[in-house]
Amino acid sequence: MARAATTTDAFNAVAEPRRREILDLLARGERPVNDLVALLGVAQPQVSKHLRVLREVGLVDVRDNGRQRMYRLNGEPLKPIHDWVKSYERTWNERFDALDDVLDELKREDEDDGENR
Amino acid sequence: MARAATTTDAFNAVAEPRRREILDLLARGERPVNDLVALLGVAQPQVSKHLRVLREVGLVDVRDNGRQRMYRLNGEPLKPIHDWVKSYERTWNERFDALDDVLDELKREDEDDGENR
DNA sequence: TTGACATATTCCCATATAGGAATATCTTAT
DNA sequence: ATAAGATATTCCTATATGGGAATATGTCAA
Repeated sequence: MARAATTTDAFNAVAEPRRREILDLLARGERPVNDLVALLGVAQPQVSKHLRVLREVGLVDVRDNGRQRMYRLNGEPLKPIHDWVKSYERTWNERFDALDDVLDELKREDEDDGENR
Repeated sequence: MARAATTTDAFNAVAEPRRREILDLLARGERPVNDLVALLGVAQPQVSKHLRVLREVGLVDVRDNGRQRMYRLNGEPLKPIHDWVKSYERTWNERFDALDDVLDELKREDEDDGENR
């Protein structure tokens, strides 16, 4: 088997930095394709292709406006990424260390409790 | 150009679900390869290959222990993912809507203030 | 030393890019 | 109708998979 398609899920779609940039721009508000082309400095066809991937995973919605197509962010498909990565926050954030210590302490007391019965 | 290598960064490494599973297992503590093989139900060579990718992006560390190699999680490379996706939390979390309303309200009052001077 | 155990690497293959270039499609203005 | 503008699609190519199978490497045990 080959690598999963970029359109498989948000994880794959967002692995491409250019697509993250596009989402970052759209986070500021709805925009037509040419705006993105100008802001990104990327050829128009590539932008359209990236937008297609983002559309297929539901990260952007489109609306027709005359000859322009207005793209709008839809962050919801990012939630699984957020949920997954969130549980790892403690591994790099020292702020959790203190909490971990407390929890370990409680756990130890609990075990002592049990052994004393 | 082709798609970026899976070893380019954590975004790409973690786009593969099996690698996320491996990290999830290692989050419970250090483990030798064969443990992961058994727990994942995946052929050993594939596990070793996934571990190599994870090692190359720094998501796991290895330690030799006799004929086993103990793998340990290192979550730090996930921080950029967390940081990036965190800013989108408000787009799906309604809990932020109330906050947004408050901020809009404050902003409006501020603007009114300015115009009254 | 030899064999068993644990892990890593290599080879093969079907598949999917991402970007560049060219072109097609759709809409509005004249 | 025709041209111009905005966007999407197609074709091409180099590259990188992920899994399966076979094999190599490294280490301990008898």
